Amino acid sequence: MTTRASTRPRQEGCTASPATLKTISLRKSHSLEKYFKGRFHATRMFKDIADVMTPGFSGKEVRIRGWIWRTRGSGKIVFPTVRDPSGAIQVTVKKGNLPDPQFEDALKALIESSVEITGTVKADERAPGGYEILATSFNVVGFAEAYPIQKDQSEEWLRENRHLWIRSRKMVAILKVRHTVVGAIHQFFRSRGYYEFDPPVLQPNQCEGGSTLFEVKYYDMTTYLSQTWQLYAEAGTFALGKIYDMAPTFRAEKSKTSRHLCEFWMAEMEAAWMELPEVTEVAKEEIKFIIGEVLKNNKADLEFLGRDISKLEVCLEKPFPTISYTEGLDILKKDGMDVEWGKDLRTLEEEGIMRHFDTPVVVTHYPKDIMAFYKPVDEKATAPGPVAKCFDMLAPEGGMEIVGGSERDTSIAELSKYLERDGENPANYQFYMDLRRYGSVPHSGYGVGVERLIQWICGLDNIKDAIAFPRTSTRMTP
RNA sequence: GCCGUCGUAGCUCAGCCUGGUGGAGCGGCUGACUGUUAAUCAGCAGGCCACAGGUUCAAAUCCUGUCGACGGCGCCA
Repeated sequence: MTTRASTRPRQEGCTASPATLKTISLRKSHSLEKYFKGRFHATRMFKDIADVMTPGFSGKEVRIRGWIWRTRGSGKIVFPTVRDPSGAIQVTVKKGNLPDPQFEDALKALIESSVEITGTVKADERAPGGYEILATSFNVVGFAEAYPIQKDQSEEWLRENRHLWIRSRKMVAILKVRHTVVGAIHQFFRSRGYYEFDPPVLQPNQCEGGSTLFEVKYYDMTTYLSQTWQLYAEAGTFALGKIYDMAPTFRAEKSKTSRHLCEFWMAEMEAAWMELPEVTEVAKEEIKFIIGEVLKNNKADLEFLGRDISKLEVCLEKPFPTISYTEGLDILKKDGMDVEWGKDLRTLEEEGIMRHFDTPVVVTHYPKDIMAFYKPVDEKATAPGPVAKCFDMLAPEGGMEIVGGSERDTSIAELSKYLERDGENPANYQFYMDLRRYGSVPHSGYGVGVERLIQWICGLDNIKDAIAFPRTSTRMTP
């Protein structure tokens, strides 16, 4: 910044010569060095709260910092409970153990005030959590105003105040699980030789007929926010072979359900030379791997969320079954739910099928007529009508669709035919057709709804809690 | 897009059916209290009863419309 200022001193209203400016900037950098050094050591002096709540720290003096989570007190003693990202501990502030102004501050500090505390760790049965810190210093860094989130909270109010609600133990637990899920997806694909391949977010065409897209003003033209990476992934897979990505996805449908977002993260893969049977196995392995990582790293978080962990553990032990759409209808028929062959499975029916399973299930070979244009007909399949080489993965406990994928049609004639069926102009898919002209091979891919997966793993009622700042048809704030 | 539920204090709600000067708990503020666990006790402040019309001597309350939030279905990950 100093360099830039010195090149245009007049504009900055500065009359000093360039030489003077140089001297000033040197002096500044000396004090900066001191400043940086000081802060660096300060950071190392503070302990994580979870770490000091162990027998080894009893009787020792520590420094912690965080936010007041709950507080209560009387005239001469205050009990703020302080949280940091690792945990929460009760602090006991007694008048006389620290300077009076600090005691007054401790008494005055409202919930979510930020604090730095020095004191002795003590195991004490009277303290929630079994440990407390007897404060000898209580420094309020930022006094909080009356916190809007109290014990009585409506869903609407919590969403209105999402920027504050993410500090809650519930949201922190979910966000930690999310961190594991996202990391596991990268780890899964990278360790198996997949390349990360990033598609454009602004895309000129829609890909799955019927879905509503968000329009974006692009200079004096119109473009759309991506609702899938697929068309671009198919191009990428003929360059890199096996690819994956995790990216924001946008759907403008006005869905009002507990499992839809307008902006969500989709983890997708695409692989050349891969056909339907193999791609379904990759999807099963991926979901299994993610569950395993969450169970390894987030048991405490799942327990806090009240999740029945045995329902996840069983998914590691047992193979995920694969059934066809037609077999799915047979299962429903035995339960007295008659679905006409050719109709898509609705939420109710998916739920009905999944009542018979305690692991995720892959459902393949849906009727071609109700499937997207790029899902090829399986000539070898035996079914009452033409079926596509496609699959969904349904989660147990409700039958939510967590994965959707397919083999990709390589025939220009077939693709054109079904684009026209959907009222699309094949001419708008020039580059997609090109991929079929220059050495096409069988290839397949699928997408995982990251928030849906998190919703199921955490056992959340609503998908809006699986992401920090949910975007729906009726909410785009905060 | 269709169907349903709900809008009253900063928050959570009662009051509405059967019209007659707007309530409680929590939180905030003031005071008391040296071991609290959602601390307790006393007091104070805080309201365009979503908005707009209508009926009526009189509307938070009855009627009509609008807006907003939430959920179910459809669509999908």
